[in-house]
Amino acid sequence: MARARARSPRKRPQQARSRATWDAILDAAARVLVEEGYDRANTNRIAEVAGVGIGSLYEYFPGKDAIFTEVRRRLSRQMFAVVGRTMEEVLDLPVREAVERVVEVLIRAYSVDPRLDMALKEQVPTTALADQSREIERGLFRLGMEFARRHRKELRPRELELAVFIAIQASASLTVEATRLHPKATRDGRAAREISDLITRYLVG
Amino acid sequence: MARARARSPRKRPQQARSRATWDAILDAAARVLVEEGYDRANTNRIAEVAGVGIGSLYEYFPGKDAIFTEVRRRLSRQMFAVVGRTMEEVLDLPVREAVERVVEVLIRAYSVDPRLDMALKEQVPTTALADQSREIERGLFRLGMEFARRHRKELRPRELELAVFIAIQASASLTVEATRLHPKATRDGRAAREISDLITRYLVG
Amino acid sequence: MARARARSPRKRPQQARSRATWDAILDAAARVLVEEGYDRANTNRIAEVAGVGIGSLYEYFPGKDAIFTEVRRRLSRQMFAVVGRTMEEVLDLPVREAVERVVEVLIRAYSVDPRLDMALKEQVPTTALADQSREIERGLFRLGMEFARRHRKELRPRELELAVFIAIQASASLTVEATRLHPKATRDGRAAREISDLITRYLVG
Amino acid sequence: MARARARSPRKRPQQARSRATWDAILDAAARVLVEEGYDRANTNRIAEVAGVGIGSLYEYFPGKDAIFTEVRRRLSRQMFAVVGRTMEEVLDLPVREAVERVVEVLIRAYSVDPRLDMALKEQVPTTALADQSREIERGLFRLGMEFARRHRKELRPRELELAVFIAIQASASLTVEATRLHPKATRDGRAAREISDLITRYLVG
DNA sequence: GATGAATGAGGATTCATTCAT
DNA sequence: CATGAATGAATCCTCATTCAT
Repeated sequence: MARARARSPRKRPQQARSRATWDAILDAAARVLVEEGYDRANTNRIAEVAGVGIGSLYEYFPGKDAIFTEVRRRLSRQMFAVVGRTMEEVLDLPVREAVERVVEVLIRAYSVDPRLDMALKEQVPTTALADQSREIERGLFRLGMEFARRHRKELRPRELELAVFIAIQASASLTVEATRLHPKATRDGRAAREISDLITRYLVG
Repeated sequence: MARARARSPRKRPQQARSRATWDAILDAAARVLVEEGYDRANTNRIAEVAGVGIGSLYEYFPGKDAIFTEVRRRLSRQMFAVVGRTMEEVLDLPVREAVERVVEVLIRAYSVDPRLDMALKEQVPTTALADQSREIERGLFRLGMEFARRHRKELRPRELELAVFIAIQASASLTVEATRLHPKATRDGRAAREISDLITRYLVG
Repeated sequence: MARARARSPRKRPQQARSRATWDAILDAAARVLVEEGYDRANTNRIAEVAGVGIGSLYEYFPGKDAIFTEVRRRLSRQMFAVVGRTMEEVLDLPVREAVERVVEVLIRAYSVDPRLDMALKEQVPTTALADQSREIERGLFRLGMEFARRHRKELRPRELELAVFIAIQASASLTVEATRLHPKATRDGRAAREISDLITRYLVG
Repeated sequence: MARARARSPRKRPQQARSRATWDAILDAAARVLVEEGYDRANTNRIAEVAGVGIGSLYEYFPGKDAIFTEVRRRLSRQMFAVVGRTMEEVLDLPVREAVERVVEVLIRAYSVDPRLDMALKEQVPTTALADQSREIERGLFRLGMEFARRHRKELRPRELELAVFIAIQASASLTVEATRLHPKATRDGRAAREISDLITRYLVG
């Protein structure tokens, strides 16, 4: 088994045709992972599903890890794109309202591709992922701290850093688990309401 | 790579001699996983570290998955042993006090072997784990519901089931992440205090 | 895989109890071979089916080959016991009558355990059988030659040795194949009649 | 030991390069079987003798059984190619002449590779061979029946089917055994003469 | 660039056999 | 004598990766 190979792509595609191949490979990797599992997600199978020669796959990616690192990065980016914008718009809203909008958008972000997200978390060893996995949480944390600084006076907890950590972690984790285990409550907004409640009561007392 | 083999042990040991072999294998698997990673945790290496012939390993386990399933089960059992007792003692305490004691004990439970727990979560595909991973959460949820029923009048949220789900998930997830990312705040009790606060404010309003 | 081990039993049992164990092992080997195939007929399985510890199996037989060699020997002996007697009774009968009785008895001999015979021929490598496989044919040939010498004048073929070889081989092979492929014609005597005809017409012209 | 794998090749080669690999594997399997025995004929050894990577072997064949099934098929095809043509040329010849020519050609067919044929019969479990072994006999039987129908009036036996079965089985079996046990009589034509005699006398009375 | 045949290190697994109890 | 836990050599097989075309 290959070990400690590079985890970044060999070259990012510039032209349209390459771009299509590149995407086909990532799409195939995601599909195989979700539908057949990480075990069966070998490079030959990925190339086959992508409709691309195995040689071409290695033209674009130095190895298996790099592919899944990129799959993770792409999904995280999509998810964060949804969230990041809202987080910024929300920086000056009152706490309750801000929390509500953030929780809503977290749920929406998570629903970009929950099965892929879950498969990446559950099946792909984090060691193969070049530290992509915590990226969103880190981004959220930074924005959360900014929010906390601006609203310091309205906030009950004294230790902002710990409080933000707790608020972010709880929101993120509850979003994921609610989507998976309480899909109905998630769809009809009850989950969002409860989560917002949890966070707001904690933050403002 | 092993594929779709059985995930339960071939035979559980009865006599002292086999018991020692059995334990040596599980200990070795845990150690190799934590210290060298799941990739390197092949059956040959595990047997070697266990000081046991590879044949003996297969005497007891049909394959790699079965070993890690058992490692997970053993750790979960140890963790739940710590928590379960407290949960029962706490069923009739006032909410604030109960939550405090539960969060404390969760942190203690989690510290049975955080590195192993993390390695199991991050590196071992859940597909290889025969559904052991969520066992604790399920157990906690059951006890949480019992608590909720007994304290219904003191509790603010209307939908008990959803509320318990949120309280349990938030506690469990925050415990894990606090231990990992804020070890100091975890050791000196600040993390426990904040988490308890989060949950209590949510539950009692 | 063990190679070139002894093919004769370690010791033949004298007392009743050992005798029972010995037989149980051979019976089990035969059963497993017929029902599950040579591949699955490993020593552990044989011991298990025999209801005997694997250690005991090795008390009686030096290895796997020795077991199947003995199974073959036992069956051949049983088959030959049926045939040999008749062959001797027949030495002075007229050719046609002698051939008829021999063919009949060959069919009867073969029906001692056709499935085991077939399994031994088809699945057990002759290399594992210490030359037991051709024993019957050789015994038959010797008796056939004796018959030929006594009836030399009635026989058409000049080269007795070749003729006897042909008569024996044809009878033996046709017996086996008829039993397998034409069971009905074998049971109602048509097969026997045709085979006898073939041989007699060849021998006496 | 391989168990119950597929017995048909993964993919048959199209291009010249693959064709060479494919053939090299089958040739090597045949050689190793004859020279070293089925036991030693493991996939690694076959690949080594073929001068091919073990991976390439598995590119074309799912396992050992499939290889030997193909070896058997190839040899049977070669043998039948020799026989089939003659059988058809002979359909309208007089019985005696036809039988003579068929027996001759059977002996010739069998001499394509007697050692390989024997090794396949004696050492390779038929269970590993996907029913190739009886193919020739079946083909011969069909042609024999056609012959019998055209010559019905000249034939003595009433039950054509049984008679053809006997004639074919006896010829085939005697051919094989004569080649092995009486090589001299086989080479100088005595064996052929005696076998033809046996069959002719039976068929025409 | 694209391809896919070829590779072989690495890892899983079996099973004949031993030997301490 | 009987037992069965333990052993490890032998074998099977996959899959990440290369490279000639």
